[in-house]
Order: sequence, then C-alpha cells, then structure tokens
Amino acid sequence: MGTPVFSMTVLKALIAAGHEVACVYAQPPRPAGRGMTRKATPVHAFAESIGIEVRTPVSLKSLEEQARFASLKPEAAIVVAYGLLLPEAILAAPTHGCFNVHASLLPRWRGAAPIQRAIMAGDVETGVTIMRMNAGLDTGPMLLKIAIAIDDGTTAAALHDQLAVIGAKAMADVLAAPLHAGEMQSEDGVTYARKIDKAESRIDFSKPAQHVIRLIHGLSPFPGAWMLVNGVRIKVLRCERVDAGGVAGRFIDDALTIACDGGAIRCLELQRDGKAAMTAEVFSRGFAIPIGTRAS
RNA sequence: CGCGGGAUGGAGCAGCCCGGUAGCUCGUCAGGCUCAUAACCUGAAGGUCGUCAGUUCAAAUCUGGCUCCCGCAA
Repeated sequence: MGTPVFSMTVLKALIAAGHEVACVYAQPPRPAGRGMTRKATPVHAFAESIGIEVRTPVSLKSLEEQARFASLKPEAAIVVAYGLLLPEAILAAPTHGCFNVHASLLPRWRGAAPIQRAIMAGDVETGVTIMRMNAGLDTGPMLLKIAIAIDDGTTAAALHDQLAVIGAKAMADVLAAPLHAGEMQSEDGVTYARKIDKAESRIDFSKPAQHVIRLIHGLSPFPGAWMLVNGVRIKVLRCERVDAGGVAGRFIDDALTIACDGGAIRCLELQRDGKAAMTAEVFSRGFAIPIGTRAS
C-alpha cells in the first residue's frame, strides 16, 4: 500500500526480492497537474504496468473494503506513504502483520513530511525506520533503523532518493529475517512532521542565513522556496552560505549573493516563473540583477 | 475545456504591442598583448527565428491549427 515514488521504489525492491504481491493499494486518481486531468499515482501506474491488481478505495473504513482486503489472505501488508489511516480490521488481517517504512528516525518526525522537516530543522542525521503498524500515527514498535548524515548542502530531493533506496532495502531485509515483535518507541523525542504549507515556502531574508539555507534545501525542488525580485517570482533550489553581510534582503554582489540576518547566502541553482531550472551562472546571463536590488 | 509563461546560432536572453538589413551576455575558433592567465584587445565561424497553414509587395514580428517545455493552482 502506497502512493508516491518512494512507495514505488520499495515495491520494486520487494518484487526483486521474490515476494509475491497479491494486490497493490494506492490513492485514487485525482484531478492534478496542468489541465487538472485525472492521473494515476506513481505506484498505481507502475503496478498496473507490470500486471499487478491495483485497488484505489477512497477509504478503508467500510466493512466491504475490509472484507475485500481480508479475502486476499495476505501474509503481510507493506505500507509506505499510503496516505490513509488503517482501521483495526485491516491491521489485523495479515497473518504476520502490517509493516511500514517511515523516512525518519522515529519517534522523531512522525507524520507526513519527515524528509523536509528534518532538513528544515537542521538535523545532522536522519534515516529510515521499519516498524510494525498500530492504530496510532507512526507509533508502532520498531524493527530496524538505519541512519544517514545530513549536511548543509543536502536537498530534500537528494535525501528522498537516498532514503527510498535505503528504506526499500531495509524492508526487504526485515522480511527476509525471522520477524520479531519490535522495540517500543520512546516517549521522549517525539516530534511531528506536519504537512508542508505553501505559505512556508516564501524566503524570509530577515532570518539568519542558516535558517534560510535550511528552508531552501528542505523545500527543494518541491514545492521550492521562492522570492520576488523586480516583480518576478524566482525559486531558489540550491544555495550556499557565504561570509558576507549587508542589508537583509538585498543583493550584495553580482554573483547572486543575498544578505540575510547575520550572514548571506549565494544562490547556486534557481528557476524563474515559466522557465526551466538553471545554474547561477547560466541564470545570470539572461536575468541581470544590479547590486542593491531587493529580494522579498 | 482550472489560470498563466515560453520555444530566436552551442547556453541564457532581447527584438514581437507600432510588420521591411538577426541583437546582447557567455561559449567556440583564429590572431594580438602579456613572464603568465578562466584577464584584456581584435577578428571569424555558427540561426529554414518549434512546426503547418493564412493575411501581406514583405512575417521572428499579425491570424488560426499542431507539437514540446515550464510556473501557479490542486
């Protein structure tokens, strides 16, 4: 059970490991993208392409859906970024239980956007956790945790791809070994990774440089942290810290360096409205920004 | 039919509203200057202006269709 690309990576790994996939559950296709056409989710499209049955119920709360699920006689259910809460009846159906891959070191960053939140908070490490599922939100006993480091240059996209690979392997490893009950999560250190709100994505240069960098990288490339320069909306996809100062929110040189509170950042990769993403050097050729221009 | 931007030498852009010699920054190549350089100077190569059709004496520029790319919103 899953929906986005992350889930797809795990699904592929399980298939490669020789597991028989009886059925894939995914979020139903919804109007999305340009033109608002209904589009199958990544897991849905992939599973269908290789001939696995796909079900896309709006909810699993109904007795009919629960009966349909039980009739698969599943040995185990693997849930990755599915987006639906699983009722008790579903959790209890598989003989070996339900397992989840979560992209953080639980109990830190339970919830929807663990990858982005870890970067935005400035964590120096994060990882994946394999757990048994229970009725709570990412509260089940843990079977395996794998940590990896985050640095100032780590973007959400890069971290996502790394964690997907690690998570997929971790899940395959867990299923290959004798299953145990797992270790309960500590009550200490619980944090929740709430969904990314578009309002958070505008860059505030009155914040410290470190904070600005984390925001930019945590939201890169989606939804993308942005600023307004001469009325044009520009996303900053990658940047680096620079030892320089100036009036916060002003460009202080001709290399796309913008002053923040107590420091400055230099844009390395950016994208303006309607255009493709490009490096700072290439961007500069077609979009001149005089020193002193305001970014807001 | 959710809203909108774009397609111009290798790269990024301007020109389009007010049709009539293809421009800018960078890259490439050649030469010069220099102890030397990604610096500086000079010169050169390289474009059927996405595609199809229409209007016109004349279309990158106006009109319509098509293809592809992207931002917003979801």
